[in-house]
Amino acid sequence: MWADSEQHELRDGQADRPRRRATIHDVARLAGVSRQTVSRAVNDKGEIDPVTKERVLEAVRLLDYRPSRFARGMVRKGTVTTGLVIPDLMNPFFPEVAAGVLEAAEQRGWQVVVWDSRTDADREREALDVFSHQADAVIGYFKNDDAELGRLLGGVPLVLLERGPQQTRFGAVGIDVAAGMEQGIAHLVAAGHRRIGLLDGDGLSGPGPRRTAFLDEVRRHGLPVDQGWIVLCSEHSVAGGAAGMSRLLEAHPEVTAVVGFNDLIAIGATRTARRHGLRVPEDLAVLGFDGLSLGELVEPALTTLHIDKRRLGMLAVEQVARLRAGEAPLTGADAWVIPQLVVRASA
Amino acid sequence: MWADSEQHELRDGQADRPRRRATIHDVARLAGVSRQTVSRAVNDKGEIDPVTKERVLEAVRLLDYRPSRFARGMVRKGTVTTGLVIPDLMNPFFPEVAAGVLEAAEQRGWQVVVWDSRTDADREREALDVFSHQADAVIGYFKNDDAELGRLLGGVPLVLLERGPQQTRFGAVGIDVAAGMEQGIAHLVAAGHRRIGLLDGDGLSGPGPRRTAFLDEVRRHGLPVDQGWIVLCSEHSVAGGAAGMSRLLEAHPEVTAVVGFNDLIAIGATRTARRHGLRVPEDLAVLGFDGLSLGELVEPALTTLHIDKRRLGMLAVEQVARLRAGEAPLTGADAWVIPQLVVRASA
DNA sequence: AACGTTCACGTGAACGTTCACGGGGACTCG
DNA sequence: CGAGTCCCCGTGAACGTTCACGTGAACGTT
Repeated sequence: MWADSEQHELRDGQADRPRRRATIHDVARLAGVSRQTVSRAVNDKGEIDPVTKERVLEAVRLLDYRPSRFARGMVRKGTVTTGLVIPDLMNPFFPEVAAGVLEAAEQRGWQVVVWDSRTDADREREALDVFSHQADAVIGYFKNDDAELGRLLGGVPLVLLERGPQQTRFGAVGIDVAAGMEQGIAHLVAAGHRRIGLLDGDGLSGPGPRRTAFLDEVRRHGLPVDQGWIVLCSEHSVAGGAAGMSRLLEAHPEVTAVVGFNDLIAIGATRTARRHGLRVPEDLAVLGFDGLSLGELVEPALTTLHIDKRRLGMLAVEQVARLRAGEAPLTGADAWVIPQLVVRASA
Repeated sequence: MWADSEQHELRDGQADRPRRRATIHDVARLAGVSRQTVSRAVNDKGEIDPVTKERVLEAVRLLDYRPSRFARGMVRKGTVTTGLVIPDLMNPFFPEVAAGVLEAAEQRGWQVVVWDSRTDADREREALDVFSHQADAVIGYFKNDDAELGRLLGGVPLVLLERGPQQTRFGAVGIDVAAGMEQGIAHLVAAGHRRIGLLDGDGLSGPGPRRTAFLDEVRRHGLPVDQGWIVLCSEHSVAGGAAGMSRLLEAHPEVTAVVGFNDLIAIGATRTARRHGLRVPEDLAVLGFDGLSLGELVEPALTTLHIDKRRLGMLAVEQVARLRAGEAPLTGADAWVIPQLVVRASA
């Protein structure tokens, strides 16, 4: 009967390494059954004789058969894959956002492909180019403008992280920076500070919400404003913050408090200040903006505006879900995370 | 001619939200061309009149058409997807490993689907179950034993992180813990320590390489050994280390140095020790095992055995590549990362 | 003996692309 | 005017699964 053919296939299978992956058909031939029966065996469906099943499974093992996820995806829908673009995996902020995305995605049975853009616009574009073909939706941080984004991934739903919902034609999930800054500046003012500096991020795409919110609040409290008190940190890292603080200290030693673009920058600032002989917070108060758990480990523990990063990620997934369902995306407070002031020791 | 049909399709397309995603065929009909021409337009191939192309693209926009990645994957091979299973995204160690994996994968044009197992065996199994269908290979940390792993993902290449290459029948990439521990203990001994404790991880799957290496080295130096000096930290975190240190201090205040399972645990230990009034390193030396950049931020800066986490991840991808090519996986030193002692302030 | 049921399995079709061809029209050149 | 060339476009096939059926055998029921 099919014994011949099996023998042949057997030899064939182990002779040279298979240049083409075995298909369900190969297995069927080797086991002497039909495709459907093979399918039943590998998918643990019913309607199959245990003996036959074992024989099929043996053939599967022999040929190292694995069903093609493409062919499978073609016929039974449902596998959703979303791309996640992160600017810097070394900054603890982003893994936590990612954790939120992963958790929410898993609950829906979605998969998440992660891409580290390292804050490089070209690498962003690469990611988008790939995802436009391979993903059902994209979540991420982007420096490229809307037009470019739209052009690159034409049609694929996109949810932007940390951009005001108004600023973009895609879905967005953001941080209510203004609300955060309000708490932060109020705290500093209450402590008697009047000359407050800002260690801002790279001002590549204009002032950015942190700076505007900072200026708003400072003005609202009737404090003096000096453009020299705002220094840009090209790197959003401890080193970047340290460098920024050096420049600030040199040019404007009169500031008595600084708020950092993020916790890493604030920590870098603290270290530089101390190295310059300043006591924190007595001589210089430092306020972070992130709420990294790392902040409670440093000396002095960092006072900061804590952001629920996990929630941020989960909200983004929810936005994607709405986009995909054709519903209107969340807006306003529903799509925002509000920072909470956490008072520790540095301010 | 096709004007009718276009009108119809037009109305049809925007009337109610499409319950079934538009296919290349729909676009072809609407644009009045063949599938192939649509394909040419979407994929920027040549052999198409610019005018026709624009018309097709317009139809694409109208119907919100996006090519099915499954159908595409069927016909043109090459998209490789590997799964990455990480136990804890909140521990800075793992994002860095992930960064290495991502970088190496990107160079090969592979995609990486990330899964956070949160050190839960059940969640590991879920991941494996999904990946066995959806991935071409898997990299990750696993508590499940080989038999279970093999059963779950039957046939999919697997590369284990941080298991000795001998301990498993899959590919593996590891850390030369013995070499690291040798440097670490030597350093402590040179500083005059004789009663050294170990804040080990959870001893779920037996002693683990760190403990064995620790005991080996301690014995080799002829130091006294007390089982009470080894305490288990169920959580591999700062909190876990703090708790472990509390127990150690209470029962065995005679130890003058401890080495932590990882940096987080070591940092937790340091904090507890200081809270108990001990000076670090004068009264108690603390040695970490990881080399997190966070270690230089804490007070006192953590002396640690630095692991090249990024390289670890990249090696894992290389292993996958070999497995897929049918080559023999790397073994021995080629598949190991050797820790480097970084002396800072805590020991 | 006729009929329904269950079990184990096979057959054609469909999923949505791209690839390898093939063909017709316009234009050029001898 | 015929032949050659280029440009643009369409047709059948193939990719590897699963789904919805259909079929025949064995077994029981009336």
